Amino acid sequence: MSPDHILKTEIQKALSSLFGQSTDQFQLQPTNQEFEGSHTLVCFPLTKISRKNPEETAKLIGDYLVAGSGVVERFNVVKGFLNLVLKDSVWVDVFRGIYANADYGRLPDNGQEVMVEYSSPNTNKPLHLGHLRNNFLGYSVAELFKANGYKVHKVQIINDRGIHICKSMAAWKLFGNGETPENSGLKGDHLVGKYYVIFDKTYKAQISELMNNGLTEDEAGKQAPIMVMAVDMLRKWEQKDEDTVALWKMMNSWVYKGFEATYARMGVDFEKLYYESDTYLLGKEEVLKGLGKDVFFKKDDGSIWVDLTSDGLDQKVLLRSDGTSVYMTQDIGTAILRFRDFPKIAGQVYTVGNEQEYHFKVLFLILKKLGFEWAKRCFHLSYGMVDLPTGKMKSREGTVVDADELMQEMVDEAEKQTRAIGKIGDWEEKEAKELFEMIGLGALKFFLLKVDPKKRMLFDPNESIQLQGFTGPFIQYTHARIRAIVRKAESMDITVSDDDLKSIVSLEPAERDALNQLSLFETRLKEAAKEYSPAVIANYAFDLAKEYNKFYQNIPIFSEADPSKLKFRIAFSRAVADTIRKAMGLLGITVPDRM
RNA sequence: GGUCCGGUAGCUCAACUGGAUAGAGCAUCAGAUUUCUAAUCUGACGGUUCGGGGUUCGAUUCCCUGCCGGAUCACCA
Repeated sequence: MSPDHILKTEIQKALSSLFGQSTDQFQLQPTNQEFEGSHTLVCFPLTKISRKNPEETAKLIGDYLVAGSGVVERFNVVKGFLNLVLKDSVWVDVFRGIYANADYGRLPDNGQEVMVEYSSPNTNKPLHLGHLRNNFLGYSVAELFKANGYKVHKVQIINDRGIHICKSMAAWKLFGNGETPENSGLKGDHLVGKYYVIFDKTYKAQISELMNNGLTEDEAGKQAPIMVMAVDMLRKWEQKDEDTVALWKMMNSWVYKGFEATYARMGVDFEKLYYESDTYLLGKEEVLKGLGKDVFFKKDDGSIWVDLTSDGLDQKVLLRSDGTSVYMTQDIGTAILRFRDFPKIAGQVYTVGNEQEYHFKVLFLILKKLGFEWAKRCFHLSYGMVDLPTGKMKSREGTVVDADELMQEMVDEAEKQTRAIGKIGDWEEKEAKELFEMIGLGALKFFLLKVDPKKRMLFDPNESIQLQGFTGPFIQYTHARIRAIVRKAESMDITVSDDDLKSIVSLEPAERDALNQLSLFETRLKEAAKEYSPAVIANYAFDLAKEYNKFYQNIPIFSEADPSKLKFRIAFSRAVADTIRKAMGLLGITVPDRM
């Protein structure tokens, strides 16, 4: 039972007893630091039922709670704000509940299922910084839903088909000389990406050459030999030409192997992969069905459209005049297929950048028009672009930061800084490597997740590797220090029972603050899922670590003479460490026992 | 041009959906402490919340208007 919950019940009792009517329309918020108390009741809205001014209303409720509720120690009123000080016994009881509950921070199964899509890369180049935000975000939101009692299905759609991969294929055929990941030592996705870049360079050179020969830019773009080749490959692929399909399969398999390694290091996983090459025909069928039901219309050239002007949007093409499908068509098919594969899911979450907001608005609207009632339970988890201090970062421009390289740099930096501090001199090499990995990736993940997903954010490589402040490593370090305390207690054979905790009658202010923070975990957890925002959890973890550090600074645990207090503080430390570990786990971050 | 986001301390971000004197981290300056892991803690400094109107007990938050930045409006994905 959380303190919030207890107080709300008591306040409702007070209201009906004092004013003859109750309401749940009141705000209970954290008390500002400058005032005494942990919870504040905002009394302005209550003047309607109290028919007194805010101060009097607050005082009446305060007096009632002190006299009758048994949970409020004292109170103060500032303007219309009623600041409540809870009895220490309440905090102790709250803590006993948390300590006894191994599942604290994991809400009971609610019987619902949800699907989360994330990552969904193209197969012509390696993952970059933007993908990192996508993957960490998607993974974390999936974990948040799990902790809120949902069964979660993590999936992605792999855009394995289309002109982009044909470009890499064409360049490899022309300039590859049989290069493979095995004989070059290059990671598969990087190898294919290399040829995508070669394509681009060659293409540009050919265009300018053709333009020098008098062609317009448009003509040159279409006639450039390497582009002609790529388009031809796409056509052949759709006709299932044996050689083309074989080349496509080979190069895709290189990419998949490369992606697997990247995902493994990121610590993300998927239950099921959807491939565009398997699903793109399905969308086409559904569009044709919709044409029969008058949802869509056909133009004279044979192309098929949907008219969304009555919904304030434009017309949108769904099948080209040559009968081939576009991006939207495929997404229609994939969505339908997923609800067929997982009929019990309550909804679907698409983790995709905010440049595609219009696309998803249209997609969900079309699905609704096609009569799928689940369309309203599809949600676009939209996130902002990641900028670099030097300028914008976008895959079309040359300034991409490669995901594999960045992760390695973070781990290298973690190693450099950790070795410089010199606490791991006697560690096994293997253990040390694991630690650098935890810190490097923890820093990266925390930095990308601490910002509201909707917002565009700045990734500053220099700042991100700072191991102080609002960072993952700061929290990891706090955890390691707490674990040291717990280890020491274990070596002293100190055990804690519920009776030990029960005997505590008073708390230090620093304990109360940290305990208050600890008790907020499940509230934050619900908020985070509701808002699809791991940032809520990142902030929570940071606040908890900070509060514990204050406690740690002020209270010398092992010089405590009173054995029950000593035990309480050890139990408390253990609970904080556990909660930090759980909260960070929701962000996909592991925390070390020592560092 | 239409639509949708965003604009908060020098910098990076918060502000529980309308609540108190707008908070953290970094940076800067001053201090504590050398332990239960100092990768810590305590202070100080820092604000016309882009400008201007409106709504009410009360606005960073809601409405109108102007300015700035971004995204999007393809028979690309």
